[in-house]
Amino acid sequence: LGPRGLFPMANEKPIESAGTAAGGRAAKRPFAGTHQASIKDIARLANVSHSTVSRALHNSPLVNPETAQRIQKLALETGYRPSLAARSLVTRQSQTVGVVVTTIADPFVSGVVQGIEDEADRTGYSVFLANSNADPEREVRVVHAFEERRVDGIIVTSSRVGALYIPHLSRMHVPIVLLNNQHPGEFVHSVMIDNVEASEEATRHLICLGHKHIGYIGDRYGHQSDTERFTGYRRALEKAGMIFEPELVAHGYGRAEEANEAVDRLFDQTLKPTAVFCYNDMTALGVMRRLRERGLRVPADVSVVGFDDLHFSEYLDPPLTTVRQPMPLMGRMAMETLLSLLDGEEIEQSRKVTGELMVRASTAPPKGSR
Amino acid sequence: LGPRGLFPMANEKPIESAGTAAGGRAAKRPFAGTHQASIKDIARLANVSHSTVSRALHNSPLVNPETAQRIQKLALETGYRPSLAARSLVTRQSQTVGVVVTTIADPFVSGVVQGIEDEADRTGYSVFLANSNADPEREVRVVHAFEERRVDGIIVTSSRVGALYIPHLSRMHVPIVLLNNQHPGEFVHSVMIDNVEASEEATRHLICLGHKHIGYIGDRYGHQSDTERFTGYRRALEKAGMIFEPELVAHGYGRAEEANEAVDRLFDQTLKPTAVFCYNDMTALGVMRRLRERGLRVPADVSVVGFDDLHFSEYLDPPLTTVRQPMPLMGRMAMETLLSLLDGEEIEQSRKVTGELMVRASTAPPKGSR
DNA sequence: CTGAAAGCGCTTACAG
DNA sequence: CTGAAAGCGCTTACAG
Repeated sequence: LGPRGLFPMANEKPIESAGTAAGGRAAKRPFAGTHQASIKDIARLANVSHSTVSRALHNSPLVNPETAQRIQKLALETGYRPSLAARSLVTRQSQTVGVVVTTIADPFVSGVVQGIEDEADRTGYSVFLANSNADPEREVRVVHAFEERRVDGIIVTSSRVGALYIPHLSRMHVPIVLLNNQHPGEFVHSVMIDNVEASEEATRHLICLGHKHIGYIGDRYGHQSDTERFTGYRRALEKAGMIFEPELVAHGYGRAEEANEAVDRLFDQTLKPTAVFCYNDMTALGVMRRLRERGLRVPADVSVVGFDDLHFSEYLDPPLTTVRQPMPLMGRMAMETLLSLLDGEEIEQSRKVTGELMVRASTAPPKGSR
Repeated sequence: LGPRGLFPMANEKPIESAGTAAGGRAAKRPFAGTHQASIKDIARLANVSHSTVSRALHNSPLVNPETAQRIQKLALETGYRPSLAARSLVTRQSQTVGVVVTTIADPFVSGVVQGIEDEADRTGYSVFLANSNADPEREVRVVHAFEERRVDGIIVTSSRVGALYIPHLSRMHVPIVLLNNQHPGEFVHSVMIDNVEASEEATRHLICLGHKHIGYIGDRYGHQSDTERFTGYRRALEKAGMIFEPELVAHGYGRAEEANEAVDRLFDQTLKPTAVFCYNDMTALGVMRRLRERGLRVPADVSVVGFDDLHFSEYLDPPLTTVRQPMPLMGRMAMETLLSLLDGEEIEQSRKVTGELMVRASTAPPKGSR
């Protein structure tokens, strides 16, 4: 192990910049000069010790009300802002959480982060956000960065590369909450939507409309939400006494661009579905476009159901029938769970929210059903 | 001023929680016990001073290679992670930036944040994210929180409530970069798209198709991007020698739900547009739906152009002609600008990117034009 | 009610 | 090459 390679991913850059780049930077940094007032400056101005200033600023009863008032006035005038970094060094709490996401540009993810943010704002926490881009190396790097920032807790959404860094996480010193995690069972605390139940309902909706051949277009294999949604789909068929036809299952990988192949496979064969249940709305979006390109009308020829209810889904032509996920609620719940863990409270390991089927115009009875 | 109300917004909660809630919390915090190894622990194990450990971990030439190696091995084994909070106390740099957004659930915003994130990851910075929800009070609160976290710089995207807290910002001790700011001229550094140019091009596209009556559906009045896009629209008309018809202008407030009224106004009057240029894609989405509801076909009866090129726009029926904003690029540029400022480099105050007109099927020549 | 002291985890001149 | 010392900005027993 050379002297260079010791802290492989997370550290190399920070350490380097602290040593060289940042060292040089400090010298000519125009903003470094602007002195931020400290507790000492106020102490000097108020002619008291900095201990007293600290107490006064916390409204401690241990300080003479008049002195306190004088100090607080000074603090206001000088634009004093306490350094939370310094405080957290002694309190050992940073009032900070880390959120790692695959990509913030995913509308599901940003809806969730919105909820986390709201709850954090309400409770006085700040949130670090980091994209992993589903890159395991980068995911490890951001988790390390969070450790070094001494976050009080971590929320990981839609982790798909869990296997690699799960050992890291479990060795960590802070509580972790997984949201919509794709690798089940490894962790104690998670927030998820009840995929099975919601998918069963969505599929049942198609069955009730009279569809006999219902396709499923899923995500990559082996991810929990795909597996669960698929399970719900099969369960609905089973309960309705319909047989499961494996050739009606295809995989679109969760993105609009990747739906073409799935649609082609499903509709090039003899046994064609009259309805498809899609893993998510982005897939449904791609599916609907491909169906149009193939000259099939939705819902006249094919009914389409999505999952998520993204902001644009009700504006599509036709408006998309889909399962609404309460993203902000899920984010808030994840944050609440984290806060409970920080408070040492007992809390259920796995919290589930229920989706809501939004029936819109992309689903209808199959042709010739009346 | 009572002892309670001194630090009105930003501070009340943090201070309170440090005093009471958090104090109680620390006691029963299950995770507080797990000791994170410090430089001292390693020093003890390695039988050297903590100064030496610090040097070894930075690959300082001032330490015996063998000692250094021993120390680094120990650091690895103990899972040591340096505390950046402690380091930043002395280096006076936190390697941290704050990003304030109106709402992360806006796809334009999340695209930008994606770019900021990428650049931050590349350069060893961590990013604090905070939503303002376009609430001035909350915006001030998050800026204060950033100050207390001693961020090295701040990026503010799409600020709409600038007026209120701009005095705060300008008194701050860190550089600020505005992205797509809605209140021009107050600040030194900003990254924006060239709205005028892009809108002119979009409008020219409609003119070239033969449209004589082109509507504009804008955002709220007084916001810079609306003003600029409107300017581009007018400029295109002017250059083409067409007269500007004020009754063809309406406001949709930038969201899909709010487009109905605008569409109704434009199409209930005698002079109806045969094409509309919309402030953004969300507006266009709502406009297209409303047109469908009114029995008008796009583009046969009305051509529609958007702005942004959100991820769903090319999947719409018809695919939307729109101006692509390079969101991640803009985010990266904002971050680069910030880093340059931190390095004390000279940098142009206002950087503009150019949009790209994506011509798709939502635009066509007007009816009866041939 | 107040201040001096110790300490949180680091970095970095200064003196050997 | 190494360690002791000072200090970053705070908090908090401890002693008055």
